Amino acid sequence: MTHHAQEIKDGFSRLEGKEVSIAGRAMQMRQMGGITFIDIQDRSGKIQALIRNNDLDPKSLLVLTHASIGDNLGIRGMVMKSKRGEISVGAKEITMLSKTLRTLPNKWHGLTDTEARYRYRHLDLMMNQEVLRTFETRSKFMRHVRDTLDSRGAIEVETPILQDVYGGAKAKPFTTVYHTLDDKQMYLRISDELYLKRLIIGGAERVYEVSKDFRNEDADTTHNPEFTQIEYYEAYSDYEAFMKMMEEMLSSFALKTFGSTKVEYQGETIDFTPPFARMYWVDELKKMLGVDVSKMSDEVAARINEIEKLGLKHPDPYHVADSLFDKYLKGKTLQPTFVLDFPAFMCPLTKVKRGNPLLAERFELYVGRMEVANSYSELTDPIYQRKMFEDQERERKKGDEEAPPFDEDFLDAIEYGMPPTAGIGISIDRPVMVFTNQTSIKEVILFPPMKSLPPNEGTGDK
RNA sequence: GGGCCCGUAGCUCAGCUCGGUAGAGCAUCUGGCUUUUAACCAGGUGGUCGUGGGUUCGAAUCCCACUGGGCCCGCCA
Repeated sequence: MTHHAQEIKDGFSRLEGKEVSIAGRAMQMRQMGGITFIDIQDRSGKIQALIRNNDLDPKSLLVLTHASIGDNLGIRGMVMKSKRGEISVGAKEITMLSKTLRTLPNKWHGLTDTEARYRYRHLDLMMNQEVLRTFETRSKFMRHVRDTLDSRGAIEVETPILQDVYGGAKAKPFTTVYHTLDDKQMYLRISDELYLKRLIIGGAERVYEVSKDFRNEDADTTHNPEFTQIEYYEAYSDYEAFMKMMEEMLSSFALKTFGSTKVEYQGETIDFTPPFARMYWVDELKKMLGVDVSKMSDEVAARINEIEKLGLKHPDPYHVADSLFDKYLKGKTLQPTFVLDFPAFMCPLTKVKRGNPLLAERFELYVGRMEVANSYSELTDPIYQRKMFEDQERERKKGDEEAPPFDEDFLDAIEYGMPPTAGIGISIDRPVMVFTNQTSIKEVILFPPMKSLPPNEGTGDK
């Protein structure tokens, strides 16, 4: 194979009359006796092969008579135009590269059934090439985030996915059993935070990990139980530095990939031109509702749950504050927005704000009304950290099954002294949704989880 | 967990209201056609109608349960 379809189309003036060989899947075939037109699709797109029986050697002729839509074919021939002006490869030789045993979906309507598209992603990719483009963009975005972090001198590391104590976020974990370790109960990580911080304590200074994390909760259009984020920790830095980093990272990606810092998303324009908006949400809520969520008692929180009809199972200050944000402010975050300065009690791993100990130095970046990054100046004080773990443990005993467990090993590590550090978790799935104009996270995950089908219900084409 | 919608040929769909032998287009196979663009013309093959139960002389169609999917809500960094 010497050329992709798109290269031949783009370089036609240069390639006309030259011999090329292409390879790909036959997507359409128009046979008119002594001449056949086959649309060959490779990963770049489609190009027409123009095949005159008279031009073929006997072996190629045999291949042609047995060819059908769905076969992988190799075509060698001259770049030319058909009478109707379509750029084509005038075949001299045809090779059967692989024969399909099944029939492809309808050439006109394609494969549109959402379930079938996710279950049989190979068919989806064949029939809907824009899906391939979506995942190319995903790949570019991950590459871009890595490049950004590499350019800051960070090293990429890998930490355990199977953990015996999980932490770093609030979520229900998946559990599993390690048989050769006395059937010990293990957890799939919900975040890599506590391991990466150990590396900072050890002196690594700048580390990141591309991390699949697992949270045992329902899927919806913005949540998948298995999702990807990149966590990055930088010593001698703070959350202000990371706001600048995110502005630069996202705007340069949009510019590089789409030629503009403005991106169309679902009929609206999202503008990544720095600086991004800043929303001091505790202040906003105070102005709007007269409530200071940074100092709510349990009683006040419970009363607000009633008055605001939040309907929370655990109407504690954490969940009430979170819910008020969702109800009143989340809708205003279409444009890239730093939502910042959280109540300190919501942030058990975060340093308190300089000048206001009720608040924490933390921001969440929202784009398209979705949280796409979460960052803070890390809590480095082992004594305060121990107290926060104790608080979490109390919440846990009160019935909040998402409150993370006490982690004595981590406390032991941080007691050696941790430099001031900024940390961030950059969601991959959600920004990719924005950059590929998708409204469901399943469109940016190649194999979203599906319930199992009863036996014998494949694409069985008998 | 709650609500609404959906599941018929490999794919895209009609048939269901009002029960009476399972349909179309594409794909596939056979024949014709040497510049087509969803090529065209003629003929053929292809179905546990998501699964199970009920009503009925008779169920793709009516009823119940289950199952899988989508959307919305709840939960969810």
